[in-house]
Amino acid sequence: MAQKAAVQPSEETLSLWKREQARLKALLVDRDTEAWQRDPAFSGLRRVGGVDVSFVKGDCVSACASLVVLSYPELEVVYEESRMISLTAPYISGFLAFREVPFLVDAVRQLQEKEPSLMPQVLLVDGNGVLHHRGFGVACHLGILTELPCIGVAKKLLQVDGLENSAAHKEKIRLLRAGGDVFPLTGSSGTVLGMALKSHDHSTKPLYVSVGHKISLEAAVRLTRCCCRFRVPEPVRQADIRSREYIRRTLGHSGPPVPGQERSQKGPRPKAHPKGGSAGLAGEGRHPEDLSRGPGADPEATQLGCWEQQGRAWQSPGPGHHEDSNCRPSTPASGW
DNA sequence: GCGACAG
DNA sequence: ATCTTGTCGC
Repeated sequence: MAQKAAVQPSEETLSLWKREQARLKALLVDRDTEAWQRDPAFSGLRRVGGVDVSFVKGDCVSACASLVVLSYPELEVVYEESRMISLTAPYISGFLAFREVPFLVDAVRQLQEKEPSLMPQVLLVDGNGVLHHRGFGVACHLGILTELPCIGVAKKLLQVDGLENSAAHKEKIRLLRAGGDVFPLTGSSGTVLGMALKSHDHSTKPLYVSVGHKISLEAAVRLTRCCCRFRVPEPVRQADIRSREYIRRTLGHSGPPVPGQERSQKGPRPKAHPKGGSAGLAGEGRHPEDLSRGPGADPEATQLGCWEQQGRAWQSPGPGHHEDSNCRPSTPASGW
């Protein structure tokens, strides 16, 4: 088995990746392109997609990629596609897309072939958009390759362009009052790269929302907020839940025969905080739906293992598409 | 050597 | 990302 994912890319590869990001970044559209994005109630929006990749514990190549589509505004899952994959690139901060995006593009392509009528009108991506080292995170990358509006939703602040998880930053978080409250993430360059969003009244940690593609930051934040039943927006949360469950059901038994399955108490464990912010509990009744998908066998077990070979667009991102330029979002909440 | 490090 | 148990709260 090609366990390429463990190998660190050479400097040459990283250079190529950077050039690829720069090339695709030129095609990025960071404003609203769809009518529903401008509507206060998102009228016209019916399907919101979410993607995520979950990993197998002791394995650095096996993972499960999921794409879900939820109805809007009901937020009910109307489509799910989960599939085992073999990762070929390692995780490197700033290059997440080269690890996950090829599989997510595959999932979108499969949906297009199987149920084109369920194609989402926007995708929420687990990770950043323009809030990125070179302004081109995984949400931008996926947006460009699929031509779909995308929103980056990260759970931790990526410290770039002067942004840091400093005491001052934590203080701003502390000042967020109710769900929907936000504050801008302004890089030292003066550009607003994204917004920290308190997605739920009782969530302590904010979400870091940024533009992926074909949507304005204002609409991205507003929609993310509208998709939150819990801290993490439903589309991403469902993709996460289902990808993990797929792994558990697929190889949960013959799983990782890794050593050290001994239970031991190592390291400090936080005692229960009397006033902790537990905003992610989900009693959530999951239906024992038939996830009878194909076997775990991967069609192309013959991974050529060449990173450079991935990332090809499956649709030629041609020019065109412009709506209007007079964007006048009627200042929503505090912060802008 | 030290700190950072989306997922 | 993943492991890990209980606990507090609606």
